[in-house]
Amino acid sequence: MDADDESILAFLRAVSNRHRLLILTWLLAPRQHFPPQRDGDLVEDGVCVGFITEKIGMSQPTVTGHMQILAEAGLVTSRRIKNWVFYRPCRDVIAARLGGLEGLLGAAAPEEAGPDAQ
Amino acid sequence: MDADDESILAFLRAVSNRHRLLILTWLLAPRQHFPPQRDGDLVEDGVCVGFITEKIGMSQPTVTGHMQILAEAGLVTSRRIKNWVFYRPCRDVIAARLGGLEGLLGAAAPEEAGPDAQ
DNA sequence: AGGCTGTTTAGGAAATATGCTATATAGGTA
DNA sequence: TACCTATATAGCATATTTCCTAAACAGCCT
Repeated sequence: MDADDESILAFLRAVSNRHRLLILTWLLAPRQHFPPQRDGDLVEDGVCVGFITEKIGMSQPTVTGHMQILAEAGLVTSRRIKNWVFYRPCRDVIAARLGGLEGLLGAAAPEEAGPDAQ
Repeated sequence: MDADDESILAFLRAVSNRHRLLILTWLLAPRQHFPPQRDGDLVEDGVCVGFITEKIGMSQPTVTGHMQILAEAGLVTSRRIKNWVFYRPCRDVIAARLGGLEGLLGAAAPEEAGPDAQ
């Protein structure tokens, strides 16, 4: 379990919650799930907390909490514009974590398996 | 969130625990992590609970509990030989869940994104 | 300043997860 | 049968997660 594995675990903990996984899929295809925004582009800037809150039907503080967990795992970043906060997915980090997970669990033959698997 | 997504969530919950993720990586490359067994082949039959218990340093009932969670997610199967129970990874299921997760989070362009993302 | 909107922080209740010890069960052996 | 080994189940204590309401903070507008 090295630092790499730690970030994979943080990723897994972040997306192992139904609501957070759902939100993350929404953020990855924002135009399919949210109407246009006035002061921030859905793709360029991300989706504002209010939209996510309304769509998922939970209280706003709860949504903020979920977004912070996603952010701490590095899967999203936030940007404030006026008094909205927009959350945007970090596609490169997500891809890296998926790749890391595949490296751990990838269907290698039982004989070989990853280099130095501890 | 269809049935497919449910199984992905079960997968994520199962592997989002440090010990279960570690055990699963061990089972995927058993010859690298365990000595030969008398009454069951490490690859063909799986690894017995006792070996896992000793290597991970937790109580045997705790390990049994973790193995049941992995089994309920479909990631391992168990087989009894004499009075040992051997756990073997289900490589096809693991690969399917990884593929499903990539389908949800795959780095598709923000415009397109998966077919019928809900 | 004062008020309004949008978001975060604080605090706490309820549910779930984690790991233990003690005990039960399964199966082999003397 | 009695006993021994290996695993599973029961029951419980603690820790973590999840979600809420209330209150604080940030930024715009009149």
